[in-house]
Parts: sequence; C-alpha cells; structure tokens
Amino acid sequence: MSHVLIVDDDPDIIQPLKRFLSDHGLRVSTAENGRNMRQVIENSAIDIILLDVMMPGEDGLMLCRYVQEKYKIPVILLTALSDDDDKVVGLEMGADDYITKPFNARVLLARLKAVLRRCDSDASESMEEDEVIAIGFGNWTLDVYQREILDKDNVSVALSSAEYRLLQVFLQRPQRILSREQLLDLTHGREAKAFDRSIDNLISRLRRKVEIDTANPKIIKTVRGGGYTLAMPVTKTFKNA
Amino acid sequence: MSHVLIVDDDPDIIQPLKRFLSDHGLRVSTAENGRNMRQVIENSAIDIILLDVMMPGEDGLMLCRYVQEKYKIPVILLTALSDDDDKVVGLEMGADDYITKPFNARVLLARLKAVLRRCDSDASESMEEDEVIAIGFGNWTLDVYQREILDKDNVSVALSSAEYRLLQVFLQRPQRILSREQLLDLTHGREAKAFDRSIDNLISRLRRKVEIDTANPKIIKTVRGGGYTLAMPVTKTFKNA
DNA sequence: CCGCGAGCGATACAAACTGATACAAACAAT
DNA sequence: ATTGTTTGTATCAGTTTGTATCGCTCGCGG
Repeated sequence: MSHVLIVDDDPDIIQPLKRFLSDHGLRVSTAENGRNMRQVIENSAIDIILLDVMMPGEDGLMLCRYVQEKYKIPVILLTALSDDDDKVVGLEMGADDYITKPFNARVLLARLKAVLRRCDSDASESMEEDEVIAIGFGNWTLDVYQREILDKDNVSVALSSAEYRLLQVFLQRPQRILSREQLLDLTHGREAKAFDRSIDNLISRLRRKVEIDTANPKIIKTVRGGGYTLAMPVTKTFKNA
Repeated sequence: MSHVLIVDDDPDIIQPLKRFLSDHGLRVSTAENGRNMRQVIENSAIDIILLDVMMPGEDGLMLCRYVQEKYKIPVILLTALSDDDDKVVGLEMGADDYITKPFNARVLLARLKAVLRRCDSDASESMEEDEVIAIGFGNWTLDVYQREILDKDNVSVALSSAEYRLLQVFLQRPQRILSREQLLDLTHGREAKAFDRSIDNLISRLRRKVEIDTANPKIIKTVRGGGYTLAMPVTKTFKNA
C-alpha cells in the first residue's frame, strides 16, 4: 500500500481528493504548506507527493526541486495552468508528471500509479534517469541510440530518419489507431494537403523492413478508412535496468 | 466527427444547444433523464457527455460517477450553481470540466473541444491496467492486438477492418439484440439512410468467416424484424491476468 | 393447408481505399 | 560538380466496402 502526500492550501481540493484516493486503497497524508510538508516527510515514509504549484506565499516549483534533491521522492505537480512552457519548467524541476486543474480524478489515479510503478522498478538503483534505450516489439528491438532495429540474433537493419520517427510514434502509442493526419503531424509536424499519400508510402517502406510478409502485416496493421495501428505489445528497456 | 450527448430535462436548453453544436460540425444526441441516457450510451458511440446536474428526481453527480466508472466517457457538468464546493465535488465524481448556467455557447464549445483533445492524449499516457487482449466466444478467440480470430488450434483467420469493428460491437454486448441502426452507429458512427442494407452485407461476410454452417448460424443469430444478436457467452482475457 | 408480402441471405457490381512501383526532387557526402 | 540516398508525388492494380437486385423463407390470414 503506497503512501501519498497531498500538498495544497485549499481544503476543498484536499478533502475530496483524500477520500477518493483512500477509497482506492492508498494511504493519504496532507499538508497545507511547505513547512508542514517537510514535517510529514521527515516523520513518515512517503512514496509520492501530489504538489500544488500555486500556493500563497510558496513557490511550488522550488518545493518540487527541493524534495527531489533531498528526498528523491517522486512528485506530481498540480496546477491551474495548462501552458506548455510551465509544463516544461515543472518537469525540469524534477517532477515526474504534471496534471492541470481541473483534472479527472480517474486520470490522476492512473498517472499516480504509473509513476509509482515506474519509480518502484528502479528504486533499487535510484539516482539514475529512467531513460529508454531500447524498445522491444515482436521479434524486433529498436535501438534508440543507433536508430536502427535489431532482430532476435542482434542483426541490425538500418532505418532512415523518417522511418525511425514513424516507428517511434507507433511504439509510443501501441494499439492505438492513428490517422494519416495524426501520423503526418507527429512525424513531420505539418498539415496534410489534399490527396497526401506520403504516409502510405512511408508505411510501405517501413513494412518492407519489419514485416516478414508485407502482404500479411503482423506489426503495422492498416485500418481501412481510419489509418494504421501497431498490433504488437511493446516492452521498454531503461538505462539502469 | 465527434458525437456529443446532451443530458438535460429542459427542452428549452436542449434545442438551441443541439442546433448550435450541430452547426459547428458535431453529431448530437439528447437524453432527458438518466435511464434515457444509459440507453443512448449503450446504443451509440458517444464521445463526450454534457450533463445537467440539476434534474428533477435524478442525482446528476451519481450519474456522472456512474458514467465514468462504467464507460469512461468524458463528462462536462452543466450547473446553475457557481459554488466552489459543487465544482470540487463534481470534479471528484469524475467530471472533466464543468460549466455554470447561464453559459456562453461559444465558451462551451471551446471547453468541449479542449476536453476531447485532452482525453484523446490521456488515453495514450495512462494505459489501463485491465486492458482486454483477447475475447473468447464459442470455439473462437478474438486477438485484439492482431485484429483477427483464432480457432481452437490457434489457426488465424484475418478480418477486414469493418468485420473486426462489427465483431467487437457484438462481443461487448453479448446476448443483446442490436438493431441495424444501432450496429451502423456503433461500427461506423453514422446514421442509416433509407433502405440501408450495408449491415446485412457485413453480417453475411462475417458469418462466412465465423460460422460453420452459414445457413444455420450458431454465433450471430438474426432476429427477424429486430436485428442481430451474438448468441454466445464471451470470456475476456486481461493483460495482467 | 395454401398463398401472399415483408424481411432477409446471397450474389454481382461499382466506388472508394490502399499497396506497390516508378520517377522526380531534395539532400548529403565526396 | 557528381554520385548515391532519402523523401514526396503520380499512377496502376488489387482489395475492401456500399448499393442494387434476385430469390428464398418466415409469419400471417384466409
């Protein structure tokens, strides 16, 4: 059972959230300011912190960095801002995730568990980044450094940069149907013009490298009228694992 | 094109709102109470719900939680109250956003699109723990990753996209009679035009793949004058099981 | 028991969509 | 500048899917 610490000055946020998380099998403590937070951390075994960055008289981002450096406890930031800039700053300050208010409690719980799981697995040799260095899918492994794929016998097949970007996009979103527009946006960051078939072509080229039988693709399936989808579970290998 | 469900007991709210949202390229369905809401959700592919919390004889907040837990469809609450308590309780109940009446339609549309966008990306980040990877029915198993069915000896039979979607719809609703209209909506998200027989055709094609004797279907039975039904119990296999 | 009409299964065909190839443009390396 | 590689566009062929149609079956009334 994990122990969560909620840090927020607003009781109207704390109370229902505390109940919700308790109902879902978590131990919950609360703190209403930075000093209070430190007390709780010193006196109990906190596994994860939900930290409001917008509290009167406090700098949530500094608190976040402080906790990270001193206690190495994972932090999820809560904020009213949805600015991408703020998101980046927050994550740079060591936050493990970031949720904007108003937030969906279910999503919060899911992300919370995700962070706990992630931090749990490499808690033994902490202090290192959980940087992904390889992604396995089917009989292949994507080497993120070399930007190439390796088969079961570690024989490498080179990918062009467009192919690599496309494959990355799929591996980050397994099982999801991605439209040509989405794929074009995610790989090239541009809009599709009328009758744009460049993604079809790229898919075709990638398939020629990863599929055993391009006529019966097992890895990248096409969803007629919808787009394409990665039809394999993926396993990520982290730097320190 | 997203499909919005408006739940409100007041026609004077529903009518203009429906027109406004339709004019802005959304598909709109309506329900005037909780029971009605459930019907619509079961029978069509709803992307987001606008839910009035103040309806006579209903507890909008409970409806909200119910929808969240059972269907995981994003909800925006409509309320006359601007009370912060209610906002918090609402969000705690799983709502993704809330809007107080009277509201500006343009603002509503903006928030609606924001929630749709957010939930779209959330889906990728928070992988569900209880993700279904296979569904068994009769002597078949549907492989959700590969989008194909396997017989007892694990011999695979490929499904086209439309066939896969149709089969999924049935497997999610076993033993229920589904009309052609419902099936069309759930598989293609569109309305039936007059004398639309495309579902008949699709059923026919699917039967050719799953039935031993297409003249005596055991899996997908037709209900004369009613539609079709999956006449088999299903068993789901989860990722972490 | 028989015949009639609506509903449904199957086939055929057309339209839409996708995969593969070929080729041209852009780019990098020498 | 030349060469080879990568990427976008055009095109053709194969597949999937929607529509039209024919004939069968079921249910109903006589």
